[in-house]
Amino acid sequence: MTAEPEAKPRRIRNISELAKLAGVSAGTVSRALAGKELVNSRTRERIQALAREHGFRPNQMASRLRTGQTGVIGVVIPLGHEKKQHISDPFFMTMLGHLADGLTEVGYDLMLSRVIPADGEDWLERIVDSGMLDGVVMIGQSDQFAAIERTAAVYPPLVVWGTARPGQRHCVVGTDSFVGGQLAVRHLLSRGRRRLAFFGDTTGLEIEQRLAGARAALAESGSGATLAVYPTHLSQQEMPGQIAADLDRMDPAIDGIFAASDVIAMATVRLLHERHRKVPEDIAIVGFDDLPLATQTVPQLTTVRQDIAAGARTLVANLLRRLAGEATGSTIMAPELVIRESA
Amino acid sequence: MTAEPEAKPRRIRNISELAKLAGVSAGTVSRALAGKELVNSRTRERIQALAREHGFRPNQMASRLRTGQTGVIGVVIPLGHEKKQHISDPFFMTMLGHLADGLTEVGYDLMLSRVIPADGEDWLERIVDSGMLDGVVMIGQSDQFAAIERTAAVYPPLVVWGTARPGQRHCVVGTDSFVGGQLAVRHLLSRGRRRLAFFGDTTGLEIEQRLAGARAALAESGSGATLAVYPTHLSQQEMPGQIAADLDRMDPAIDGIFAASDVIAMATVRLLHERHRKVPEDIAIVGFDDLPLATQTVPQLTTVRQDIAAGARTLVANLLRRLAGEATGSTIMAPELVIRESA
DNA sequence: ATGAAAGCGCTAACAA
DNA sequence: TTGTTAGCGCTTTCAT
Repeated sequence: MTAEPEAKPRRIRNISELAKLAGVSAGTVSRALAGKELVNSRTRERIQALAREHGFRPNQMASRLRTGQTGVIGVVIPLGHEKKQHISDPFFMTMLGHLADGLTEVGYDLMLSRVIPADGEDWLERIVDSGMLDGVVMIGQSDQFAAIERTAAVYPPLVVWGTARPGQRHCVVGTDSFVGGQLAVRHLLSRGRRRLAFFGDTTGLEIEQRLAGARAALAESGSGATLAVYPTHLSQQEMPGQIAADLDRMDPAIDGIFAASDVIAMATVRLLHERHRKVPEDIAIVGFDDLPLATQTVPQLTTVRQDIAAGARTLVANLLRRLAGEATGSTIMAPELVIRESA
Repeated sequence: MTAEPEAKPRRIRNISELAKLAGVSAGTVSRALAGKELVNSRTRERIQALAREHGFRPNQMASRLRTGQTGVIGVVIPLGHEKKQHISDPFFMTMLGHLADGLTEVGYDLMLSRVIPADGEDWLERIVDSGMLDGVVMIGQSDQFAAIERTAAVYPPLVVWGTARPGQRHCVVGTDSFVGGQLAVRHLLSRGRRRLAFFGDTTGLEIEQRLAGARAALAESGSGATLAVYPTHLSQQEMPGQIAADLDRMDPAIDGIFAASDVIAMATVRLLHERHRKVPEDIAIVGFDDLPLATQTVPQLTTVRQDIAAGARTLVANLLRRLAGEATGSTIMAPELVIRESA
């Protein structure tokens, strides 16, 4: 083995080695590489050229320790009540994608934490003062409301996707789940459906409120319609089997389903198809979220839209303001019924 | 406003403050908090209790700078030839989920980089020697083969999901795309289809090889079947419109489609349904990937399966070995045809 | 079993 | 415009 063709003098390990090579002090190199104006433009370019030539880049860890700014935002997905729920849940991922877009645009890196809070009481505290993060955005509250409140009280740069409770302190952005639930059920009723079912696990706050809205719509209608509730696992493995079982044992008179998410709705549509029950003719289905996949199913999903992109933008905007020391309130967005083919 | 009920003495900012409080030296606190044996078990517990009581946790940034270990793995998704492709592409996300599972299990954090290589020539170098990462896994090669090779030559802890080229140096794990393409087309032919179309953008290596396999299967069959090629955008926004256009202008005699991904296949199935063309009766469709959603469509997708979970496990395993200084070869997994309903 | 001291690589006040 | 110096908060010899 011979040496590499482009055998460079030898690897530069840090700023002072480069400084020695350039015949200046470490401070000057630091300033030059940071593109500061205080350094002679000739020297600056010479140093930058030297750095490029040697493939040298300053160690971020050191720089960040020194400046106290990490440039990293933690994105945490709490899997509190659903251990099996995979991080690849389409909703999480859609949100994560938008957050990545927004955060990288303003120069932050993302650190991903997939957390199972059962691991310990202080999971959020541990993340928050690891010293590695400038701020944190949580996707979902799961059943960790108390833990979030506790941390938010002492850690301002924390924003959460989810639902607001009266008197809460942490900055949340989300969709009005209660209204969303109302929208869904009102639509089902307007389609003449009277024997309804709700598919969703109400352990989490959001879905609990979707159900509450559904019930309210039912009550206000005075139609005498009924609503049977079936908790549905969020895990991609368990879900289809469980829905199948629910479908098989449930009252055959059921003619409308409000699914707590598009993922549930989609699986339900397919399972119904397998059972030769037509959607929406035999059973109408309304989903929730309006994920991209809602338009890709056959039939396309009628669903309650959450504007995930706007939500991500608001989360990022709020986080930035909090990073800058401002206060921010919560934002609850209005859901919107999108009528397609399934109901 | 009065003080908090549990007004703690006052916040401990670092190890030496805690040391002072405990009446020991910083070194001892460091050892105690790290759970080292060298420190008297009584002192250790006392210090740990004190830390807990004050909610103190050592600064990771400092610790990592000092030890030279960052404990974070960069996961990068290069969006080379498809600027509009969103990070929320289901394949990426499924892979990312599995990587997150595997990496967090062995104690690493994930740092997410969504990269558009056009941003600069040295994008990978910049990531790799930011000093923030112990290693890097790339999901996909995009059109960045050269950049990857260049970096891999000097940075061992790099593993890549993708495809192998003869003589390549970087550690890749992936599925044999060529064989996958063969499988798909052979199946279509065995179903009596003779006028085939390929939907996929061949700018990336993997899809190019899927097409090559498809062509090889065609040639070996001697059936006189034909294959029309339609490049398909990977972006979630562009894709449906483009497929629709392709569907409308393509030879009506086409009776079989090999879609380069399940996402493409799924969109195609729906668009065909809209056009009252039955799948598989009128047109058979074979997808690629076997994403979870492949089983959720109507009809369920016949597809070429890549074992994404196994791939993620192998990526992680290889990365760990490389982190430990070992060498690793590449792994090309055999694809498997999964016959469901669409073909 | 513990303390003292020397840095990890960088940045920023302060001087010159 | 540049150099010097003092840390950021932690870990880890080395000495005791």
